[in-house]
Amino acid sequence: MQKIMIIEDDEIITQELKDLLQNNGYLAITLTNFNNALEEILKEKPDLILLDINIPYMSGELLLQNLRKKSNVPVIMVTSNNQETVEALSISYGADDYITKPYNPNILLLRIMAVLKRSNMNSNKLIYHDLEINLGKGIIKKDDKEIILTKNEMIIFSYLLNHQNRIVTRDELMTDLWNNEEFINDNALTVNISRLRSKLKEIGYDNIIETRKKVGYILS
Amino acid sequence: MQKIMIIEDDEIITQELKDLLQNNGYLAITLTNFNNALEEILKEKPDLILLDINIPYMSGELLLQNLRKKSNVPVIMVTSNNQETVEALSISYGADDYITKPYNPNILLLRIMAVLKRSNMNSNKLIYHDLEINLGKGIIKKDDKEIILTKNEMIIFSYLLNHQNRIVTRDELMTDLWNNEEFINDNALTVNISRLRSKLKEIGYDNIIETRKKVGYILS
DNA sequence: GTTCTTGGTTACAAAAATGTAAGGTTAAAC
DNA sequence: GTTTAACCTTACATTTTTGTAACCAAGAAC
Repeated sequence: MQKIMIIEDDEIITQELKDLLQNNGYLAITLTNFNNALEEILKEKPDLILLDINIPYMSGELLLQNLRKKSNVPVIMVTSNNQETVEALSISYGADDYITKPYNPNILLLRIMAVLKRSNMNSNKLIYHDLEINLGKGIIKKDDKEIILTKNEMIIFSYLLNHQNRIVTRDELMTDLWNNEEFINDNALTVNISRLRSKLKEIGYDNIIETRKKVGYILS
Repeated sequence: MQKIMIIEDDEIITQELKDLLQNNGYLAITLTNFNNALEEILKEKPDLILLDINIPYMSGELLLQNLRKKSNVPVIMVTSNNQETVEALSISYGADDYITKPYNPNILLLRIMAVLKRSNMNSNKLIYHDLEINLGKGIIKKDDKEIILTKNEMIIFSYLLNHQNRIVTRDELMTDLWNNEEFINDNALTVNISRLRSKLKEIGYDNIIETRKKVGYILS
């Protein structure tokens, strides 16, 4: 279930929104002012934020601007209809979409779905058992622990993950790593595997890469 | 249309296989012996290989072993029914699946589909317009040209790609790169963008990252 | 126009990644 | 058991990546 945070000062609208979201399968939490808004967001880690731009004492843009220094959570701006340059303002400071009041509930839901979908699609994350893998950043997360793989380590680990059901030969890994451009010491692969193993050990995956002598490696 | 190479010495079986594949929407090419098999494979770049293990003068295993030093193309081994330790042999040397003769055409087709699907899913490749992006390796290919991005460059480029429809603020990119762990010179981002731009220029993407002064960047 | 802020470029030094070499360990073959 | 080949580990040097600093360019504000 995905968590949506509503940041809105009008109690009636807040309740309306909350009902709408909960009736459609979302977990809705609310915030009626900007006191500690940043802290609340970082603590609650919502999957999406509906942010009213007109809350007194602090502009939505400023909050968004500060938020973007800490988090990339998707944000949909909610604005008054008469507000000018709404698009420019909201999109400029890092909002993912915007909607004007009064809004059509169905359209709002569609926008939310679209933003959430894009956010999930674009996270570039791969899940393998209890590991969350970010290929581009080389980050492997397990629960609260994480390791950072270098490019070579990531290439090896990806290859093993992608051929889990069988033994992977050293030749295959060499090809994947260096494409046989020039001769590279056979041992370079061994060293890279060794480095990968010791990092995986840090997050509790000891012996996950098994050696099959004279044949290759296999993920267990 | 996906190209499948059949490596088989029995002419009747070859023809049968070819018909079967062509009738099911594949482009089938054949090779009846191992003369220059490696060269042919590297030239034709098939999406999958059906390899008969019993061709005279050279064992299928040896070919596969040599092939794996050059290419990671998926291979399905075709073997005689009476052959022992077929699984161990074929899977050991880097085959993705195997099937025994006489085979059921429908099962063979299913196996082919499964291997191709896994191969595509696992390529870890992302397509954007005419760019082929390998996140883990940091390789961006355009036609015959390619550039290799460093981790930071890849992070920035991915982020821009994933938010194509709007302006991305510098704060967002800073968060994505360094997660505000410690203070990092604002200029570090500028420098990384500059490096990314000059690499993209090499493959003909000049000015693809537009600066919106005081606001951020946008992919054009 | 001039000034000033923002972003860009280049060069450089620090840090990280990576291949190599030397010696160690393990397990298969005999 | 002994030998040997295959793989592992550690340390080190080279190369690559990366942040910083100094200076440059462009465009917004006046």
